Amino acid sequence: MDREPTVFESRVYEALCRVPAGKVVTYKTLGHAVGCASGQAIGNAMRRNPFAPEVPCHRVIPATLMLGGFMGDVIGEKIERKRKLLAKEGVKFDEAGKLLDEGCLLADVPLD
DNA sequence: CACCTGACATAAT
DNA sequence: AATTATGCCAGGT
Repeated sequence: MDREPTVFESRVYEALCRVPAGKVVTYKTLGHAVGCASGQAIGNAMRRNPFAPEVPCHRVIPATLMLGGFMGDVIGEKIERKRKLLAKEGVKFDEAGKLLDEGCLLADVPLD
């Protein structure tokens, strides 16, 4: 189902683009950056459309520091790809899908 | 316009 | 510590 991003989504993507490679943020942090108190809405925005690496949605993980989801799935090959992508950027996860280097986690989304 | 869904978070059991 | 319930927020039907 193709549709263009809504204003809210665009806002989220914009904030997301401020996350440098090799770093990750939680849905909550990202939500805080866009003034949204619900990570669920953020997750929705991610899940909707622009998944693929065009927007670094793979740099967003739940507060549990697990892999979370990717490309509309919470488990599967997509997630494996996400893990590899992040590993390539310097963010390593263990087999349980848990973030190893918490130093890669941004406490806040930097401004431009 | 009302109800349901969802890649979340937090509190309570 | 694990599971369940409640709160959040925007999108879809």
